[in-house]
Amino acid sequence: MLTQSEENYLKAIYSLTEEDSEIVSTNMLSEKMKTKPSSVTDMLRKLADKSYVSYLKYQGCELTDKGKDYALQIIRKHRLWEVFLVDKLNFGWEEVHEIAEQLEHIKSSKLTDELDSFLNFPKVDPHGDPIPDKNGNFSNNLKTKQLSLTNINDEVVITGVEDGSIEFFQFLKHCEIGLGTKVKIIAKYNFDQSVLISINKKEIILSKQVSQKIYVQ
Amino acid sequence: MLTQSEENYLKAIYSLTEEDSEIVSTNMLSEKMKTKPSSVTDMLRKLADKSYVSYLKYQGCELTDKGKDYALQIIRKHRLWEVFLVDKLNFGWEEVHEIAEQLEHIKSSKLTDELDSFLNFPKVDPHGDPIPDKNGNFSNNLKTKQLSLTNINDEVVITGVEDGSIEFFQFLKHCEIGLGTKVKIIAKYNFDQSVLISINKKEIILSKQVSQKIYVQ
DNA sequence: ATTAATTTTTAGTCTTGTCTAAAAATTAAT
DNA sequence: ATTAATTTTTAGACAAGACTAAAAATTAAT
Ligand SMILES: [Mn+2]
Ligand SMILES: [Mn+2]
Ligand SMILES: [Mn+2]
Ligand SMILES: [Mn+2]
Repeated sequence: MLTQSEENYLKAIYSLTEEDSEIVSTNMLSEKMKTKPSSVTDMLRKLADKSYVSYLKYQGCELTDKGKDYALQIIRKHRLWEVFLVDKLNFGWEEVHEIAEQLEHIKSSKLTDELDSFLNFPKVDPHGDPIPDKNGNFSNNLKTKQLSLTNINDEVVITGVEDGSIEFFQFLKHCEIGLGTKVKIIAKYNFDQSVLISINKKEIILSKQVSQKIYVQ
Repeated sequence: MLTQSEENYLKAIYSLTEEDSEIVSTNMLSEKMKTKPSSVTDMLRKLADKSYVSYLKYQGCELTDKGKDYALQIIRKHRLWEVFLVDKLNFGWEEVHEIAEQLEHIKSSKLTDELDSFLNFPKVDPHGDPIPDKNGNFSNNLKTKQLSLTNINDEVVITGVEDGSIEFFQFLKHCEIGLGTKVKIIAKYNFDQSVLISINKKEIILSKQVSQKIYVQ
């Protein structure tokens, strides 16, 4: 059994591997974890000792199979709890991440599996992210195409958003953007890479930063 | 916001106050928390600094109003989660305590209140213990009369059991003892203070230790 | 190929929560 | 009222997880 801190590092390494490169550097981790690089070094040595990561001084780290499995179980719990909060306890999708950060560390595989069953084995969380099953397998990520990469006149459905800051979610709410929302791309402005879209017959301009955090299909 | 450890100390002080005396000694706490007395002293100083307990060297400690409120919120969460696990996730009452010990530390009052509402504002947890409301108020404890204090020919209903070890719960399960179970006292044996009772037409002898941990009305 | 900039690691410190061993205070027993 | 036993506190240490500052290794730039 790992500590919460160790679990958070594993999760961070996993998500950096997905977003970026195969191999994760100390600085990348330090930024993600909001700790200093020296703290990361300490932790990596510890996780390497316990064989959750492979780590060579100055060369960065990588999750072992054991580490990846562990990370996926944390992610599974995180996302299941997010579904629980939204579906059963009337939370908005903007409120759940913070609480799931706490709940993901509860240790009981029976709890996780019963929760999964209670929620009818959901495939995605409230932000469109896939939920790994008991064995760490999950269906293909629907969050592959960013809204920023669509073309004029495309008509798309929103399949996911970046799971993060409250301010961003409040903005989305104001724009009436949610999972399943239909959107048409009206125009793209090259000078700042913003896009003009129409939602529910209203037209809105989204900045590049925003359109990169929204996924469509 | 307090740490998990601080919260556990507050809870321990609260329950010792209920079981035993107004004032809680260092040794009592040390035994309850399974830490050494010297660790307790350290923690008491810290909690006193933050004004959750009043504490005088060598004189023991007592929760302040602030400390009592805080403890009741932890207890509220603990018991609500126990109800959730039993009512919604198919857990047995013997399995939930350990997990609730983790869940009680999740920090979100909205979560607690939504959970309360989702569970239809239960008044007691799976062991018959009362659940404090948002403001820390709870209805009178039904766990007042121990089975060991009943008389021959009494017909009583089980309203609670001590919430603790797994082995004890397994024994209860084997005896078909649960909340609401009707029991008749057939005989009492003074030499070892065991009692002979009938449950569902079966007769069982319960030791003194057991009959003191079962509450009836 | 050196030098400069960046990244990463080491060394040492701090806080939290625990421990052991020894000292001090309190309580119980003669 | 002393002495003895018990309880509680102090003093000092340790592990986890963070930090700062300095050293070492790597990478980039001349
Ligand atoms: Mn999240
Ligand atoms: Mn999510
Ligand atoms: Mn319990
Ligand atoms: Mn209980």
